[in-house]
Amino acid sequence: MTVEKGATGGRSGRGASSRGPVSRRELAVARVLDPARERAETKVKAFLDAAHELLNGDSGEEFTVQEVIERSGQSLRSFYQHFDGKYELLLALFEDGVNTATRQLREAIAEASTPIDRLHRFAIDYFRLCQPPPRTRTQKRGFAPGFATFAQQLLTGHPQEASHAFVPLTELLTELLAAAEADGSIRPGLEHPRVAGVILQAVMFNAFAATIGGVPVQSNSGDPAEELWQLLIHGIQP
Amino acid sequence: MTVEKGATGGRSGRGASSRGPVSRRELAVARVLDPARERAETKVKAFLDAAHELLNGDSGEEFTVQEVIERSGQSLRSFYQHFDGKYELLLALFEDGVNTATRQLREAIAEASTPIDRLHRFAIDYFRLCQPPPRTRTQKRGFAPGFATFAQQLLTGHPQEASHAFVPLTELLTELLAAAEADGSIRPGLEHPRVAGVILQAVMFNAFAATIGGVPVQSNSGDPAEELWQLLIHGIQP
DNA sequence: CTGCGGGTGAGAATCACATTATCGTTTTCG
DNA sequence: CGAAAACGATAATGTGATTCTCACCCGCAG
Repeated sequence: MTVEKGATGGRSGRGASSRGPVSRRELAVARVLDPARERAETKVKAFLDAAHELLNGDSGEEFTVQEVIERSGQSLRSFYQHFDGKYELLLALFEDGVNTATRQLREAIAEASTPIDRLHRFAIDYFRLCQPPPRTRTQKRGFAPGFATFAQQLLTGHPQEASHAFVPLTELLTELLAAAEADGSIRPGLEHPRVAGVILQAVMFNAFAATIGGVPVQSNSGDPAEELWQLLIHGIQP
Repeated sequence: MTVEKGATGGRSGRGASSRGPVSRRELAVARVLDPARERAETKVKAFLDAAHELLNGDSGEEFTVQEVIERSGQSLRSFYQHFDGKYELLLALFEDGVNTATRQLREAIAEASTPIDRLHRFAIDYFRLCQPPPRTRTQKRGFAPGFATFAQQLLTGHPQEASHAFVPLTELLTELLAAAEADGSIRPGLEHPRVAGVILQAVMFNAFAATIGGVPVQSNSGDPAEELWQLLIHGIQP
């Protein structure tokens, strides 16, 4: 029962024991626990991978538990052994997505030199990540289309879990905002965490969905991400 | 089959025949059609009312088709006679909500005198409308909690229908933006429809959901609506 | 009057999914 | 080794939405 929650992501490397147990007693415990953990993580990974493939797979939309177990070669029994239900699977998937995205964004912003440039880079790349992959192979594993719905459900229905899942992203963005403020390139006195939330939300849903204001032939100036960014920094005033 | 789509709202008065048929033939047709139409609209209204009550009713969340027909005193058969399915019902409900909201917002902004004030008023009041009613009676019929999810599904899954449903709101806001631009109180050269979409989206989801960036004790400066508005006009730059 | 067709109510039937339960079998661990 | 846990396969249950069946009622053309 406790396994599922703890195993929601196998991300931080496989070496759960790598951070050195302190006593022989703990070592012994670890020796017996680790194989079990490893097995569990393998299975969990199988499920997550299968689900992930299904999400940006053919239909590009939702998936059933059946499909997941078929594609993963595991059994239904096993699935419910590891996850409290479909919801938990989605949550785990989502966490993974957020973590991956955060990592990629950290890389991306490393290329920029000034705080404001890093903010800019963050916004633009985050927008891209949130956009449904343009129908090519080897997609970079951003959020998939199905995630939009889930993210929304999470935000409206479980604010607790939602903000928790977003922590990596908000932390990163909050850092960037703080740096920019210290640098004098953004207005002081903003509540960075809150502003970070607003920005993330705005960018994400703008990328996910076609904007509410119709879907013209995107004829104009072009890059929607850039436009949104301009709006975010300058506001609508002159 | 065509009835449902056309009857999604009984708003524009009941007098469908008031615009005078031209020939006796048409009159005859109307004589037989009108009662039918009237009956249909009555029924549709019954369903919509029931659904609406359920939405901000006790549980405040989702509802089943069963519940709708029980509360409306109609039959399941009849339900599917008038609506293509639950989805259509939700859509109709949503359209109604948008229309009502638009009407209320028009009233609200009438109290402001300058274009920029009207924009401000719009943003603030729209935010309020989108917020789940604070547990009091006589709520003003904004969007209910369940709408958040639906709005999102609509936006991500059916951009077409979504932007159509939002038309009244985007039109209003676009007008306001244009007026403000003409007035010189906002930056020129913005694509108003698109900006309107962004604003609506940002405000709506910020009001609907707790913001991504945690839910602190909202201790700070206070009014979240006002804060968001400040962010929208000034951006994050100094 | 009379029977016919469309709209209707009541409810059973069907479908799609998620979630649980059952039952041998295998693996693991003390 | 023997009990406990995990597993696979598969059937069962439960909840909703959607569809189907049957009988009825009502206006009207013959």
